[in-house]
Amino acid sequence: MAETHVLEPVIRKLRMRALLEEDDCAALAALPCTIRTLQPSAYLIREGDRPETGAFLLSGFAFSHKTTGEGARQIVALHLPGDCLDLQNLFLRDADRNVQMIGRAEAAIVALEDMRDLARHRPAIEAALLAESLADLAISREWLLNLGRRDALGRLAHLLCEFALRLEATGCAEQLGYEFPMTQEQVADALGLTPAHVSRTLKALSDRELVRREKRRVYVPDWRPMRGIADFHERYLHLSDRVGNG
Amino acid sequence: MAETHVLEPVIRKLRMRALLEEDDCAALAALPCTIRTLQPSAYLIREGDRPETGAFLLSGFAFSHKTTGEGARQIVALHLPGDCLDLQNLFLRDADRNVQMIGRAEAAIVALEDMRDLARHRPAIEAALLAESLADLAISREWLLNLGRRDALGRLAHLLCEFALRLEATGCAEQLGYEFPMTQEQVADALGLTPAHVSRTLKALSDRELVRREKRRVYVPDWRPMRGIADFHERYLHLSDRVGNG
DNA sequence: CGTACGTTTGATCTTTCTCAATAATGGTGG
DNA sequence: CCACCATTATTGAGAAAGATCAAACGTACG
Repeated sequence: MAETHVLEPVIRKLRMRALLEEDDCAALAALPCTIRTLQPSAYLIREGDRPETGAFLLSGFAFSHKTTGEGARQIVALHLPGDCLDLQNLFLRDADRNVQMIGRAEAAIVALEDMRDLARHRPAIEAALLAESLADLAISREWLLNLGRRDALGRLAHLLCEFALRLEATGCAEQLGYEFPMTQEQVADALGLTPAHVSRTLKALSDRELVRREKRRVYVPDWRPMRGIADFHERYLHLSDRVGNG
Repeated sequence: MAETHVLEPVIRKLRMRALLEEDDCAALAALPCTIRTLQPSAYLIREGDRPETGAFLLSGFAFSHKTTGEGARQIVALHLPGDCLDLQNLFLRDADRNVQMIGRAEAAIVALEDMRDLARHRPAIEAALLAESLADLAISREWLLNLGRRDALGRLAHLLCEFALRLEATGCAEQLGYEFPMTQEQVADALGLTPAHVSRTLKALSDRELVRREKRRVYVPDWRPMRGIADFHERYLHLSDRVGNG
């Protein structure tokens, strides 16, 4: 460990999920990878691809999305620094979703074959990857609840709560407010709403003084009423309930 | 292998996901487990539990659901024979969803500690579990698209297509129609609709002669128009695109 | 300093919900 | 085998959340 490595945010995240020994971390750090800077809106993966490489997000934000035959878009996941962007294609050949950057971002590109070798020879790392994908699954279940059973105000408030907490967990969070990188159109696509309605709903939140907006930045003076409206309970994020493994 | 084992449907499913050697399968088959018969509506896992055991569904159907603070329910996953019902709690302590039976069902109950040991010592099995959870994630992404961006008719048609295909993949499917085990209330909770609207939407499908209904059974004379309405593309089910591992 | 992109706002329309009443179904005990 | 009861499904009328379409307004960046 000692000095920081480019994959440090990734290793830290995986260590939250499973007990990794020093040599596991060293093996991760030794993974051949190339750093790639991605422009805003750049695609990393497209639906139908059969990628031979995977990626870890080092800085910036990204999202996964799918589209219907009529062209409607649904954002199905948000990715923060430290996230794995490619676990899917480790063991399933065909990509079934697009992965696209939000702002400018950096990613570490690794060969899937190397990742598979690593997983095969280091059960603790494979366990961490499994735990990570189980945590992603838990988030997507909560999103299903959000889309299926909450109204626009609740959905938006929930997204804001989740983003803030995940940001905090990565150590990127600030005091009162935080940079919220998504456009309203992207928010709409994440929440199953139209941009027009997101604008109105955001206005409803600021009218109630639950958020203050300045430029692209969002301030939440008090999270309690926000969590109330969002019906937000952080258990599903599994931020500190690692289990087993040693 | 040779003679059939109680876990045979599970082993067959995992073999679709990763290359398991004979001794991997033998190790799976040797897993101490007890068979439990579950009554209709019985809960296997409740939100907030910290289970020490997991389960494989041997026969019958189940679903996972979550509820909002106001009591609205959202079904976030369907489970068919051969599915793992517990992967989540292998590495994440707290259950964040309920798992409930649909009709009468049988499950094999295993100690999570045994599963973790098995995973630790058999990378191929751990890989299969990882692949299985990635496939579950792919399904839940498609459900997000369904809830967020398709109308009631499309959602219902999509559910019918998915259920039929997954049933077929387990080898439980029949010729023309199949036993659709969910009540309309459960369908409503899976699709983010109300039971009343599910009834109307189902009527719309039968009026167009896309489905024929007899008792609880559903017949689909021709899947093509159904898939059209559903905007159904099976890639996300990853029924035959295993990769890597050997 | 202009142009593309993102946001706000209004008027109107649709889908789906809500509430409620009725009908069918299925399972159970007599 | 039948009668009963609980569960599930159907249908209607009215209400509401959010969509759609369109225009105007900001803002950021080349």
